[in-house]
Amino acid sequence: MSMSSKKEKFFEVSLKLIHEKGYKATTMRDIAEKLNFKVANVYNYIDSKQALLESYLFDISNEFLESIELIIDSPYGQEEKLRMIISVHIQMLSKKPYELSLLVNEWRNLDEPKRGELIHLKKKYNKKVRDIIISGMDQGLFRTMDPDIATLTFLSSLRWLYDRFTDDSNEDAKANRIEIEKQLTDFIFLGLGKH
Amino acid sequence: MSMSSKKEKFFEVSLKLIHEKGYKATTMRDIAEKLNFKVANVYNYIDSKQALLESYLFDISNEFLESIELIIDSPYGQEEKLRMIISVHIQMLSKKPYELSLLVNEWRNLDEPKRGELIHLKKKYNKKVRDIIISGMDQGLFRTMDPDIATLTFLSSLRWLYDRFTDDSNEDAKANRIEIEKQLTDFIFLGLGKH
DNA sequence: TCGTTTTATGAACAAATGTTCATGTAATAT
DNA sequence: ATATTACATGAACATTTGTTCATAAAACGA
Repeated sequence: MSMSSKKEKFFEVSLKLIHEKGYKATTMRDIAEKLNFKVANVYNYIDSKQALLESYLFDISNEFLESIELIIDSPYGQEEKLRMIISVHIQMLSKKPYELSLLVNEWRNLDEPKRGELIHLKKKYNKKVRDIIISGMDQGLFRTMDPDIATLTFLSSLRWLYDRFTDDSNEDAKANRIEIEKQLTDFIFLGLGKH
Repeated sequence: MSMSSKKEKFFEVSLKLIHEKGYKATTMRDIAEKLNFKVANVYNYIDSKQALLESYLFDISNEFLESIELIIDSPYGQEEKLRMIISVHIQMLSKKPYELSLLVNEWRNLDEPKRGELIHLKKKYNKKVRDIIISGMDQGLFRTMDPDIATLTFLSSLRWLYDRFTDDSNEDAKANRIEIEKQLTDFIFLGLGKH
């Protein structure tokens, strides 16, 4: 317990630092200082700076992939599946906002070959969303439009949210989760227009 | 002409490098190497690395602000204004995709006080978009919903596009500008759903 | 042609950074 | 109480990086 909570603290503090300063701008000395010990000790917690970034990014990526596979294998319709994807995003954002932020902003800082691997995971995820959208269009559930644009706009419209959940001053975000989810879902399915 | 084209080349190469490697990861030596000269010579083109980033970010930010002010002062309705904002974004993306990419990804690397100034400009822009949306809701032109979520989702849905326009392999993006604009506009006003 | 501006270089710098290592202390388990 | 594991430190390192400076070609306008 004491051991695990020290390691947990380490990963938590590092994560927030990287989120707020960026990976390259965060030094091992920054991390040590925030934890009130000296640089050398950082290496009792993690092998290297690169390994630290990797662990955050691949953990969260795999979580996303696992959850979308569950959704795909579910018996629901395509619209319901998209709604579930939105829902999962919001849940993730409320549970792991900083990891999400890194996934959006810091994947470029991975060295090869890990960078390539992560890009592969991202594409895999996108493709799964795309399949659902195409399927929904074919079944006449969604408006017919360019599926790539639909997919990327759909995903992009979820991408500002980590701002809300990483902002400590915005404590109501987690409370408003349900409301945010509803608003976002309506935006995506109904659009801004009145009809 | 020869002089200006050398300076232009310098800014163009630096911009692309920073876009592709990130600001922190791009060294003055990287830039020099790409231009086939040595580091010291970089300082005949720009005062500092920080000044380089500043020039890109503030130029493009001010362009955005100027254009939205023109739109706001125009005699068109709120829906038409939003359409014009989308249109301006696409135009910018096709003309200055790399600058846009920096504005999205690298503003965090500005030192204070420039960082604060840029955040201020961003907020100013967001607020103007928000005003249009609120106004449109009040006039019954748009669906009634949380204006902050509407604004941020609206802007976020435009934010993936620089991928398309910075990707050299995707040469048709510039050709398809009109089509992309239509698809995006429909997504934003009509949503994914069929009605 | 001469003077000025533009473009370029080599050398050097101080500071910052990721990492290693030998060693020490605190905590825990047996 | 002792052996083992977890946590911590100081010192040192090789590189990398932004920047400066004195100086030299090259290009150009007069």
